Amino acid sequence: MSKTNQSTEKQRTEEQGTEEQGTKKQRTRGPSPAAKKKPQVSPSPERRRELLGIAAEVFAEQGYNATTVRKIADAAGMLAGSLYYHFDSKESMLEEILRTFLAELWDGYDTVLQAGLDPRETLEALVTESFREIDRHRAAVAIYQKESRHLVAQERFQYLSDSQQRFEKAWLTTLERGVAEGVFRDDLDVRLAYRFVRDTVWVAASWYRPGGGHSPEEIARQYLSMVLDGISVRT
Amino acid sequence: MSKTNQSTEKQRTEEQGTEEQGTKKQRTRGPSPAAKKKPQVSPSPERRRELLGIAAEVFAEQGYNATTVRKIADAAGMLAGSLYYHFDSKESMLEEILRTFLAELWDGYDTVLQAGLDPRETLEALVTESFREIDRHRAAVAIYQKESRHLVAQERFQYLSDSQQRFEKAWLTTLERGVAEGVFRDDLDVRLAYRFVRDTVWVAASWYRPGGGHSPEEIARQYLSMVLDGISVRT
Amino acid sequence: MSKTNQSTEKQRTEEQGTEEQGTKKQRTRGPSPAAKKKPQVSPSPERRRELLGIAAEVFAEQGYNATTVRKIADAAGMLAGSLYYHFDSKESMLEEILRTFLAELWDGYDTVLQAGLDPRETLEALVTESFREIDRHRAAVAIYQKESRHLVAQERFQYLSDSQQRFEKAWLTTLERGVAEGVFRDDLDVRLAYRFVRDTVWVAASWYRPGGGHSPEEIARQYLSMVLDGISVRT
Amino acid sequence: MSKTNQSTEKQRTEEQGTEEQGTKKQRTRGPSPAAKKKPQVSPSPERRRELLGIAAEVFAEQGYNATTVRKIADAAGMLAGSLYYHFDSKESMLEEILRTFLAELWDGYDTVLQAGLDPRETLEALVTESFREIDRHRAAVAIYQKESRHLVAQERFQYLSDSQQRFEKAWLTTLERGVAEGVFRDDLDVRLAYRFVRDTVWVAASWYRPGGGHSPEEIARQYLSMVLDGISVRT
DNA sequence: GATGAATGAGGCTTCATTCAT
DNA sequence: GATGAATGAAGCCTCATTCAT
Repeated sequence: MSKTNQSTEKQRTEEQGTEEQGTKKQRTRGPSPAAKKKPQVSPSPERRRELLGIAAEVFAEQGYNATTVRKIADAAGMLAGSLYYHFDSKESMLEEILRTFLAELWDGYDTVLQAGLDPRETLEALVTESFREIDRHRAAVAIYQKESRHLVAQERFQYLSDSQQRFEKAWLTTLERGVAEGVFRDDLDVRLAYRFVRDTVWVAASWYRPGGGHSPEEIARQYLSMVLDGISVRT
Repeated sequence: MSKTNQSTEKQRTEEQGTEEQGTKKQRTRGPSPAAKKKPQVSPSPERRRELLGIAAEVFAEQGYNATTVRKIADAAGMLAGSLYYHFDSKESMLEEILRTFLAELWDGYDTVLQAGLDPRETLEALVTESFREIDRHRAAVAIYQKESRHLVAQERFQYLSDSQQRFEKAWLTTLERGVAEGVFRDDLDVRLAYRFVRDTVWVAASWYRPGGGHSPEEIARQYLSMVLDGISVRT
Repeated sequence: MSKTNQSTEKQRTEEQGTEEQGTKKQRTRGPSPAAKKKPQVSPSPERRRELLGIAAEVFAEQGYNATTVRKIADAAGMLAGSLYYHFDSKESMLEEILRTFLAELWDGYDTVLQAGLDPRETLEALVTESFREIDRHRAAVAIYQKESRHLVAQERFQYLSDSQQRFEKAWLTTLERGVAEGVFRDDLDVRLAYRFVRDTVWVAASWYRPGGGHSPEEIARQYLSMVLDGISVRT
Repeated sequence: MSKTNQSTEKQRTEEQGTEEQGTKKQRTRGPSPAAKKKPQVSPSPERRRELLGIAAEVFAEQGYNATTVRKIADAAGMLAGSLYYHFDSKESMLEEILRTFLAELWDGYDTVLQAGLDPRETLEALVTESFREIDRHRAAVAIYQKESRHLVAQERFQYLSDSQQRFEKAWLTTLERGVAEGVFRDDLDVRLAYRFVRDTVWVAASWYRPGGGHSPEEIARQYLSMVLDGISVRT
């Protein structure tokens, strides 16, 4: 009995943690400091990226809401539950897809914006860069177009509004500079022109298919030609 | 058209409120061919139209999938089940909203197309008419933009593809005629130009709010100016 | 048409909510001010009570975690999903069961505590009242015993700790008064005695079956006899 | 033993983190009679005991159902799957924890019961022994208290009812002998007195923390004093 | 015309368990 | 002895829809 005594003596001090709880879910609350259970970043980043690519395709094709995790899993050749080894939730997949996309997008934009170009060059470079991003991240762009409006209200997708604001500022500044320097027409409603250019470019993601005859640069050139000079014959 | 105009006039102001977003599936069921027991058109057509207006706002705001029948019923001040006195299903509401919208849209377009205008006038008239439709049927347009891609696959929404084809034909013809007649640039990729104009106009439904400073005609004028002459200063 | 107009006029003010969101769940957060979707108090309170009674039995029998909503629904003769017409969640059933129980418990206790009894009478009355509550709310008491420790950490169950504190204070005060007035032994560790009495009484819920030979008052009398005078023969 | 000792020394600091609580089902499966492929007793019995100690703490803290295999593995610094090298199943861990505990408990009890003590001495010795077991096997006792009711229904946990019966018999016999010999009051409902003593003692496991001011012997002395002589002043 | 209550199917998520490496 | 990845079953919950009143 003394023997037993000793061995149990030990466990006594094994800290078990404190009186936390939660009779149920708790996710959807942003990255709570501790108490994580799921990977989030741990498992093989390659598989993760691969799965996100698949998920992005399905989201883009069917819309986020209409996409069931089962459809994603099917597309990935696994069972629905297995996705949860890699991701916290369907929503966190969406989040990561969009965040990754925006990060890369801003890489490109920042390079352009810091290049010291004049307004017209800047506009051309931004449009071209946008079509390149559509080419590279078609699915993410399509998702962004369809879902961002709904998502911005969630804390978790805060970065969407942040990005939108930076985006707007970059474009407005460019357009205003162009007007001031006399390269863009001064009878334009700049905000309207901003929306015009912005939407016109990004909506292209809804019909663009990579490898479909036009390179992104070609499309950009044609769009720029229309946006800058119009479709009517110069008289 | 004036009559139509009045009745839609009303819905314009029905505030819908939130920008919510659910996360639910889509029960894409076969078109359940025959054997209906519920009205379909019987009860008061006014109430019907009223309810469809409400539904359209909610669909537009939240997306079709994310809109629960309950939300529509809430907005209409009734219980979810009660809607089924008026409509066969959630989907049939959607169907009727879009069908009604497209019918009115084509009323306008056909008038324009049969007016014997030259290509540039036709383009101007179509764009103006489009902005008027956005003004009148903002919700339906937004729904159309978001959902039509998914819906075309269903027999029940056959008329969507029909409309799309007529639409494309009308525009392409107009653009081609314009090129042939030397009023539009002949270095255009006509299909690309078609998409450019189409997207440029309809995407406006995503930000346009009736009564927001610009009349549809004003917006049309500005857009036409950009589309036809570009945003850069003529040199 | 004016009629139609009016009727829509009304709905306009039926608040549709604000910029809420949530691509998914959000419950489990205590009664968020607005944005409720589910009844919570609306539907027939009788059915509600009935279902809660059934749920309480199952929770008590199997433990909260081991109880599936399907089991509750089975016991109630309905389908699992149907429970959600009446309740927000499984957890909210638990919450309501315990809250209702504690409310009634404190009704009884407060009556006793405000009756101006001396310490011994108070102790006797509290114990008797406790056995009456066990008789009346056996299931709730059993649930309370098993689950409260886990639950206290959740905001939603805040009232459990509140109750525990009041409970402890009432008992400690009574015991201390008794010691001070010379009716309880002064060689007692009062906190230990408190736990002794408290647990001893409430654990009885684990074996007590109403209508099983002993009335709550009889059991109370016997327990009091043991607690007050011990089981050994007075010498 | 010194080796075992060291190795457990380590885990002591492996923080377990939160005290979370899930809401998951119990897969009460038939006892899966034969056809085992996994060890059962093969690998290092020390590691086994170590892991069982950790598991017991988690079970005790969170409840068996609410404890996921992952939580145990986390506490042990390994992955969930790895536990299956050591144990057949989560349930078999539980089973072994309880079986081990009961074996040791009966070691102690049998020593007392065979010591030829008189009823009062027997009662005192049993109570004291019980508090010692609580001290030594706090986690197992807590698990036993919470889970045994559900488990007795399973063949695999047959030994629980066996133990309960022996336990009841030992106590009833002791009490009856005491009454017969005039050391215990003869106006007691013996079964009620049995439950009283039993509950009174074991419930202490719910609040007792080793090393918390009172030694098990002290607590036993106080409890015995209350149980035997009551808390009221002898008049 | 509407309500209240329910159904049933399906969705997201969890988790014990397995197994190749 | 352990890891990483997956499986499959089950759990909670939602929602379009039905129907008696």
